[in-house]
Amino acid sequence: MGSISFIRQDEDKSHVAGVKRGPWSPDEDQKLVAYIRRYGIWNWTHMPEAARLARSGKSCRLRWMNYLRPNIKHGNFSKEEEETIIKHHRLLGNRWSAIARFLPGRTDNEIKNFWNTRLKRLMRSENSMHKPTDGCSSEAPPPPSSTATARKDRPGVLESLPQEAMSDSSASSRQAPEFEEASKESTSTPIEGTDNNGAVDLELDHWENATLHPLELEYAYPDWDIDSIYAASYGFELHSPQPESLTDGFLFYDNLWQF
DNA sequence: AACCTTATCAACCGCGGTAGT
DNA sequence: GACTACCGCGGTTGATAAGGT
Repeated sequence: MGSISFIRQDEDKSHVAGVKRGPWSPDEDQKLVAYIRRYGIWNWTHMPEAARLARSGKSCRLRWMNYLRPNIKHGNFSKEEEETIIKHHRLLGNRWSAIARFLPGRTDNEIKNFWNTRLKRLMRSENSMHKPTDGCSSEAPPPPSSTATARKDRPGVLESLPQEAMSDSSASSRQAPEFEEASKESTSTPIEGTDNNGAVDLELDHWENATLHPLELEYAYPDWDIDSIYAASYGFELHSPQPESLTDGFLFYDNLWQF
């Protein structure tokens, strides 16, 4: 691919000489914002060069997504936001980008930091207050997902969760700006369908199409596992019994999978 | 005031998923 | 089907601010 194929495009080029790392200067911010305002997001890899920024595409993307993007909320989390994070973390685990969709203006990174620095500690102290002193485990069980591990190793399970909460659309950013709007409009988001793996394909902005919001079900039926909750919210029936292979080796899912 | 510890958060890193060829 | 390019995600790191001694 032309002159830049010398380095694998996939690789993080931050190790390459001439690529700046570390905190962004106001000047760099301004350059990035000005460029995106003018040309939109078309390709993070090539954008830094076009915008005359000595940064990797990854770095630019991160800066834009977590800081420069319009409508980003900074500052303290409100009580409501805090509760939302806790609620959704119970259901979704460490899937920060999915949780972030329930908190407009907040980034996954910010939520993750907030959780790791404050909420986690808060939950731990609350747990230790309520925990019987049996002296067994000193740690609360990990949240019901270890992100990639969960997704990778529980095929078909997490895929049955609403896909909007699972993935972000990267398509628009792969296209030249002039195609972005058109593609957004043309992307019909099926409420139900299957992907190549046969997993249920649901889109996030169809929460409103669910019969009941998963959180409502979760509160109504605290003993239900996560799949039942999401399936029921869409009126699906779970194909049970669940395959054994799905539970093998994933201790922190075990309690969730008890019927 | 100086030093140490802890908390916070922006940024980096590596990996997996997906689309295109 | 294999390979490449790209994007996005979650875990981790590092700088620094804040608080404590």
